[in-house]
Amino acid sequence: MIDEFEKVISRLRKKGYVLSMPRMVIIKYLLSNKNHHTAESIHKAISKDYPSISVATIYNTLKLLTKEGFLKQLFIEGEKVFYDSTPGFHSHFICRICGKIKDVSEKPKKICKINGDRVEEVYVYYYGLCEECKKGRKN
Amino acid sequence: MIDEFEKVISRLRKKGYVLSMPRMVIIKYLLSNKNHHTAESIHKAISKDYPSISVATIYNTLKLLTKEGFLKQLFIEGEKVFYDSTPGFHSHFICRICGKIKDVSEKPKKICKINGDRVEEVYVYYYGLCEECKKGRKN
DNA sequence: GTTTATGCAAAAGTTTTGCAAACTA
DNA sequence: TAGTTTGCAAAACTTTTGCATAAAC
Repeated sequence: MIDEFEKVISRLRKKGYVLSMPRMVIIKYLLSNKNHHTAESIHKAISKDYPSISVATIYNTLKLLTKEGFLKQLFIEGEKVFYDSTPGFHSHFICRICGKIKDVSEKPKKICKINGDRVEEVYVYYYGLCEECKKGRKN
Repeated sequence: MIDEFEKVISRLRKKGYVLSMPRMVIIKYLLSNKNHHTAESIHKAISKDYPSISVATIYNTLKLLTKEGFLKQLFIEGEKVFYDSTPGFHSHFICRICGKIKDVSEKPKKICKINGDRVEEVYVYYYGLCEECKKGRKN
């Protein structure tokens, strides 16, 4: 089984991207934290070990990884952009109280055309009240 | 058939909101332009007839109308927040080339619970290439 | 007359940009 | 060495906020 990190960097190498240190650090971070991140949360986390990393580099690399299909951007109510590093089609549940984002596994919609328009990607967002908040726990 | 404007203002009145002039103007604008607006596009459009309107008022009123269920916010790739004044459940198709947003009529999903979390709203976004862009037209 | 909303301008917050210096291949 | 990328700081944008003034009830 091919290592995921190898897969990513071989793809980037193939495309001619420089395999710089900041990029490697960010990729490793994302691969070992399959979650929903913001540029800020990534910057904060990586800054602990590598204080010299800049926000601009975070944004540049996230854009690159999104373009190459390794990340997906999530656009969510009242929030900044989230980056999803979990591969494969899935939807998201967002709790309106605590803001938590949960993955929802779901069969990919096989729609490819709507009224003549070609559909390439489908995003489904469920908004509501999560179990924990309903029970009155703080989180 | 009850006039839509009447419906909105009677609801606002009932809730104790002041039926101010700027609010009436914004509501009338939204009712006669059932589309996908941004705060900026609304401000720009209304400013033509009422140059004294302020952005703060636009935002306040949009927030109010969203809270009262007359508008829905759309969170879309690389863009500011859009406000949808078309009532009833529907999804959206967004062209990645021209940015156009098209309504997609669809049966409302009747999901009310996922893994213990209570779902209150579902948003579906289809991203792709619209017919017009595929044909190579500029729009 | 009291309460609530408006308009202005400044602030806040996220993301982008420009450019010299540093790094990669 | 040639070509990218980085880091910094400033800029660009959208949205929010605070407060005196004005409008609505």
